[in-house]
Amino acid sequence: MQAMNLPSLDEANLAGGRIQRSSSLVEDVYEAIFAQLMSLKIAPGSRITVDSLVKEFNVSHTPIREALGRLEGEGLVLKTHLIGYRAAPQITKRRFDELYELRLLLEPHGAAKAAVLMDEVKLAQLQKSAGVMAHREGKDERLRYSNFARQDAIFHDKVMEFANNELVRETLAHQHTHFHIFRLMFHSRVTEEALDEHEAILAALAAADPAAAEQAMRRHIEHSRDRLLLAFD
Amino acid sequence: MQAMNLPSLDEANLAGGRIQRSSSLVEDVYEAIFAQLMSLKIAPGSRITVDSLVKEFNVSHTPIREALGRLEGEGLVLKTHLIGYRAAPQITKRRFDELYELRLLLEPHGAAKAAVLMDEVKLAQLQKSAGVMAHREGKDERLRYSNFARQDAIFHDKVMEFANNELVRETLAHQHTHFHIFRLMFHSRVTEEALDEHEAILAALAAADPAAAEQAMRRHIEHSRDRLLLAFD
DNA sequence: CTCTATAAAATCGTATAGGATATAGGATTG
DNA sequence: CAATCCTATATCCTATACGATTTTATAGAG
Repeated sequence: MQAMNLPSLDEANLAGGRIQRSSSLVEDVYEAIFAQLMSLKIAPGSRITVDSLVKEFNVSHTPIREALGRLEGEGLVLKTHLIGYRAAPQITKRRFDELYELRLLLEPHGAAKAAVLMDEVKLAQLQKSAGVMAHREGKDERLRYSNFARQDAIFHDKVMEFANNELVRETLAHQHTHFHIFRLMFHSRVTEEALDEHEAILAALAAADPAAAEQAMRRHIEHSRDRLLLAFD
Repeated sequence: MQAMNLPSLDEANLAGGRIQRSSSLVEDVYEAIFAQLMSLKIAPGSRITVDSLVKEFNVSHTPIREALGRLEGEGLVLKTHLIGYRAAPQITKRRFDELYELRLLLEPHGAAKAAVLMDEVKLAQLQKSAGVMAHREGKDERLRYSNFARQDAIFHDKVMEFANNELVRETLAHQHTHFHIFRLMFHSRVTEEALDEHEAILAALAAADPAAAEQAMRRHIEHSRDRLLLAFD
């Protein structure tokens, strides 16, 4: 007898060809808190009490404390003994400058490496990620910016993926979580410039020109910095 | 196996003349596990059961789970649902290469910046950290290497401190924990070369010569890489 | 208004129990 | 003999209750 209606193994346990265990409560709680941080539902610097999360998620203290510990390790929440947890504070001007210095040290170099290693398949992926063809128009300013921020993150991550240094990529991705929160706080206007700059990077990569790619990426990041610098007035 | 050595109140509350909250149990447990990872008492890849830590430290599950969560967030331990925690695996050749690529992107640049900002006071601190005057002689090879590794870490961290980018410094410090474990695993021989290279960096910094400092740091890191590369044979 | 003392609330940690799952080793079957 | 199944134990995961300590809020005195 065949054709039984059980969930196929492929769907249930396979993802990308690998088996994966069903997620634990700790993991779910972690994801939930993370999402609230990234969406500003929990504001930077605001307190996060275990008890309130207990009520909100309807789970016990144990998985929440463990998840908060993990977020602390990642620097997204801070803990003070006998006071409790709170979301990491808003980024400072100094930190902002440091972040861009780091990006300028890593990303242009990554773009150059990616240019050397470029091929048809990768280029197609990048083009898709660049969001060039994405709807630049949009009524809802907020939604529009949110879309742009996501596209931008994906594009930069893709470039670093093709630069073939997973450690550097992870480092930038980690910093990006903080950066993302900062950008949302100031819901800075989407400028068409950023998308144009992405296109310039893309063109250099398509031409497999390392120097041009490095230069385009550097200019893009510098411009990005200058655009966001207005937030500190 | 005995109960953990809790810090006395004086030690816990006073540090550098400042009052700080007495540390929580979670913090103490975190430190204890961290120390065991850094000293290889817990080997890379080996399992870490909560119950065994409960017995060893004589504390309940709660603070241990929270501390392990934090270590997971920092990437020092991994967790698999219903399997448990284990120490992060040994570094791979690929990861090793990536780490040195990252260092070469950040540290020479940092050395150049530090050279520009150098002054008498900082220079004195660096000289102390460089371990130049440190006993190069030593009977116990293992202890000798351990001393060198610590000196090396402090020196590099100091340079980055004076480079005035806390974010980059933290990034490198974070990676250093993994690197430290790797080095200890292969208890690679201390070479006098490394200390000579430190002196070269120091000389360039003393001369406040950015280009020379950058060059000296680059050569030092490249040589360090080549020396450790032997571990992958 | 400021300071202090008391009360309320929150955090931290302990202890414990029960359900779920993994792993190893033995029993069963072919 | 080999492969499969089954069972026992260890471990993980979560929930819950409780006490101790500290913070925070409140109210009263100077």
